[in-house]
Amino acid sequence: MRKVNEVDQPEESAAEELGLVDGLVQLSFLVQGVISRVAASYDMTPVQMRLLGILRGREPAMLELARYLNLDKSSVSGLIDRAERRGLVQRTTTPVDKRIIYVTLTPDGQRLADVGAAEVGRQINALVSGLPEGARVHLAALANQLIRSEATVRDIDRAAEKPPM
Amino acid sequence: MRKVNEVDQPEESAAEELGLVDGLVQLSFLVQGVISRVAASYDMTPVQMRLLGILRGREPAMLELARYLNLDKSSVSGLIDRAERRGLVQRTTTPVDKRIIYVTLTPDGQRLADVGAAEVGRQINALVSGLPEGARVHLAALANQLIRSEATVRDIDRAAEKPPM
DNA sequence: TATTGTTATACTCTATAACTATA
DNA sequence: TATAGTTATAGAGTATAACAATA
Repeated sequence: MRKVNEVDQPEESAAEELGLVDGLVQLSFLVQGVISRVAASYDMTPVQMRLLGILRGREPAMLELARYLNLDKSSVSGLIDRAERRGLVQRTTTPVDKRIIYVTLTPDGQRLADVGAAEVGRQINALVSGLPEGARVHLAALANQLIRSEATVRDIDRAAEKPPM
Repeated sequence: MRKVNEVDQPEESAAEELGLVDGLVQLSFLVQGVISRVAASYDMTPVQMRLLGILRGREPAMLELARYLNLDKSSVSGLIDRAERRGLVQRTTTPVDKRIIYVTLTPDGQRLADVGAAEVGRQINALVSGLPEGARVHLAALANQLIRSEATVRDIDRAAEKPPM
C-alpha cells in the first residue's frame, strides 16, 4: 500500500519505486532543499536567495517582482525592506512615473547572487552527476518542456481573465 | 548572456532553452507552486500540507517528524500545536517510554490529507499531460534515480558522522 | 478614478537557548 | 547524564485592509 501521491519525503526507506507524481514532488523537495541549505550557508532565507536570483540581470518594479515571486505587493515591500537593510538591494525611481519603484542589486547583492547561484549549480550538478550524459540531456529537455507548457497554460488563463484589448 | 544558474522563474519570456540546473530549479518551483496553491485552496500552508502527507500511513514521534521535515524539534512543536488546534492531528503517548510523543492524523486530518494529495496528483498529472507516455515513464525513472542517489549520499554522510556501532 | 507602493495588523514558520520530565 | 519535548523569545515571511502619492 501507500503507492500514490505521497507529498512527502521517502527518507532512507526501502527504495520503493515512486510514480511520476510522487517522483516529481520528491524531486522538487530535493532541489528546494539544496537551495535552502545554500541560502542558509550565506545566512539567507530561501526567498531572499530567490530574490537575488531574479534580480540578476533585471531591474523589476515592485509589482513585477510580486508577480515573479507570486507574492502580494505588501509582502514584497517587507522583503525588500529587509534586503535593503542588509545592503543587498536598492530602491530607485525615475521622473517618468514617480509611483514606480525599481529594485536593483547593490555590488554586495550582486556578489552574493553570483556566488549563491554558482553554489546551487555545483550542488545540483553533483546531484545529477550519477546520470549518464544522455539521461542528463533528456532530463533537461523534459524539464524545459514542462516549464514551457506551464507558461503557455498560464498565458491562456491570463488571457481568459483579461482579454487582449 | 544570462544562461547559467538562474534560480528564478523564466516568466512568459522568449522561451529560451534552460540548462539542466536551471531547468530542475524552475521545475521545482513549478511543482512547489502547485502544492502551495492546493494547500491555500484548503486554507492551509505548504508545510501543513506536507505534514499531512507525511502522516498518511505513519505515526512518527516528534523527533522523527523533525527529521522528515528537516526542522528543529521546537519548530515541530509549534507546527503540531497549530495543527492540533485545527483538529487535524493528535498527540499520543505509550507507557513504554513516557518521553516520546507520537503524532497521528484525526479523521478530519485524514480526509484533508487524502483530498489534498489527490488534488496535487490531479494538477501534476495535468502538468505532464502534454508529454507522450514514453517520456512520462522516462521522467519518472529519472526522478527516482536522483532521489535514490541522494538518499545514498545522505546515508554515507550520516555514516561518516556516526559510524555504525 | 485607477495604479503603485507602504503601513498596520495578525498569523504562520523558524531557530536558539533554556527549561521540564523521563530514562 | 542523556534523551524527548516544550516554552520563551526574536525575527522572517505572508496576506488583508486601509492608506498616501501619483497619474
